[in-house]
Amino acid sequence: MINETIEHESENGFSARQREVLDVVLGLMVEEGDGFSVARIARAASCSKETLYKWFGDRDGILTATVQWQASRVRAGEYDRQRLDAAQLRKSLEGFAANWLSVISSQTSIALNRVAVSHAATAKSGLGRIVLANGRFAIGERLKPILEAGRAAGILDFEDSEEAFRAFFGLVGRDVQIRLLLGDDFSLDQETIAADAKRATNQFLVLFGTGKDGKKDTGGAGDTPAAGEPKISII
Amino acid sequence: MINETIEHESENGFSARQREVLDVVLGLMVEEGDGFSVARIARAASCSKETLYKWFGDRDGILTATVQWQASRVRAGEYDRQRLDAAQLRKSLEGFAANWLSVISSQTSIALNRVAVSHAATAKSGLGRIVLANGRFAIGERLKPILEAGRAAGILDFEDSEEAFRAFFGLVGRDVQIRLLLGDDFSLDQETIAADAKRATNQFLVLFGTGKDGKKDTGGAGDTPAAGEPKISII
DNA sequence: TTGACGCCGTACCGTACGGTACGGTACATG
DNA sequence: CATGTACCGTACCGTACGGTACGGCGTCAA
Repeated sequence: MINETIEHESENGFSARQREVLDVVLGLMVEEGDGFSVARIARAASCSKETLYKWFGDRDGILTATVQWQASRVRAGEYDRQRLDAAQLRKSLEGFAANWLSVISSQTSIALNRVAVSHAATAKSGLGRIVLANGRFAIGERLKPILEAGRAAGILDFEDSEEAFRAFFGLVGRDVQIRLLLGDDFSLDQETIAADAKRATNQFLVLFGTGKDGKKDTGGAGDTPAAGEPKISII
Repeated sequence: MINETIEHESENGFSARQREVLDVVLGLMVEEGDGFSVARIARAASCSKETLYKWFGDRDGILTATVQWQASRVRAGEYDRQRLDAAQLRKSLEGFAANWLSVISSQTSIALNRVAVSHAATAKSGLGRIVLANGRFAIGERLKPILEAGRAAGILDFEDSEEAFRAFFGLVGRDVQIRLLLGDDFSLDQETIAADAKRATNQFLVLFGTGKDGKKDTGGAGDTPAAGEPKISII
C-alpha cells in the first residue's frame, strides 16, 4: 500500500529523491525538533504534500522513514579482532567510546532521540524502538564480541558480557546524553571526548581487567586515542 | 500578571485547588505524554479553561507549573553525615543509588522527562532547565558533600568531586534512563534496584575507594540496602 | 439583602494543521 | 504525436486546538 512505486536503487528501499527529501526532514528535526508541519517539509524540500503522503502514508510515516534512513546510513565500520593484546583492546575500547560520545553529542543524534522520546510517550509509531535498536542495542551487539574476545584472551574477566557492556556504557556516557537531551548545551570538543574515552576505558579496565594490562592513570589527556579510524556510527 | 491572586498556603506559591489541578495535569502527562489539550485538562480537573489561563497564563505555563510543583514536592530527606565510617558511606551510597533508580524508573519521572525533552527541542519554556536543575544537578549537589566527607575521612580518593559524582551517576544509571525514555518497558522491581545499587556502589568503591573498605563482591543481591529510609526524591 | 468575588461550564473565534483533490508540467515510451 | 506516469504547486476541507468571552452559581462580608 505504501512504497509500492519505489525503485530499489540503494538497497535501503528509498529512491534518490526520497533520500533527498528525508535529509531535508532530518534538517528540520535538528532545527525545530518535532514542531514542523507537513506543508513545511514540502516547502523546504520543494516537493508536494501529495507526493509525501503517497510515499510515506502519513506524517508519522515520514518521521519513521527519516529515522530509518538515518539508521541505515550509519552502518559502516568494523573492528578487526585478530591479534588481540591488552594494548589493542584498550585502543579498541577507547575508539569505541570516543566514537559513541561524538555520535550522541551530535545535533543529529540529539534531534532524533528527542523526537523518538516524545513519540514514545503515546506509544505507537515505533520510533523509540527503532532508535533503541540502532543505538543502544546496536552498539551492545557490536561491542560484546570484543569484550568476549578480551575475556577469551585472558585480558578481561566478567561473567555476563551484557553486564560488562552496561558498565562500560555507563562509564562512557554518564550524564552526557540526558543533559544534552534536556537542552544543557555544554561543549564536548574532540579533546574532551578523547580524554573521556581514555578515562572511561581506564575505569572499565580497573573493574573488569585481569591485571595483564599495565598503565593505570585515571585522567590526563595524553595521546589521543584512535579517533577517526574505527568509523562506527550509531543513532 | 500571573498568579497575582494566589494565597501563600504551602510556601510553594500554589493554592490547594491549584495543586489539585496540577496533579491532574501530572496524571495526564503520565497517561498521554504531551498530547493533551487544555480543554482536556479542564474536563479532567473539573475546572474552566478561563481559570487555567488566568492562573498559569498559557499552556506552556501550565506545564511549567506542573513540573515546578512536582519538583517542589520532592524536597524531603536529608542524610546524616556524622560518624562516617566505611560501612556507613557504603550504606549511604547504596541508599542513594536505590532511591535514584526507583525515581528515574517511576512513571512520573519518565513522563516529566519526556515532556521536558520534547520541549527542549524548540528551546523556550525552560522545562528542560527545571528538570535538569531538580534532577541531575540536584542529586549532584546532594551527593557531593557525602563524597567529600568520605574523602575527608580517608575512605575515598579523588581530585574532583564532580568527576567522582559523574562516575557514580554513570555506574548507577547506565542505560536505564534512555531506555525507559525511548519506551523500552523493562521491569525494574525492588530486588533488581537493590542489587543494582549494591553493584554500582561496589564498582564505585573499587574505583575511588582507598582500600580501608573491605568486601569486594561484584554482584549478588544479599541484604537489601536502606530502601525507604533515605527519602530523597528527584525528578 | 446585596454586592463583590472566584470559579465553573460552555459557547465562540481565529488559526493552523493533517490529509485530499486537481490542474499543470516534464519526461519517457510506443 | 499520443498516451501514460510521476511529480510539483496550490487550493481546498474538516477538525481540533489555543485562547477569550459570557452567563450562572456558591460564598462571604458588609
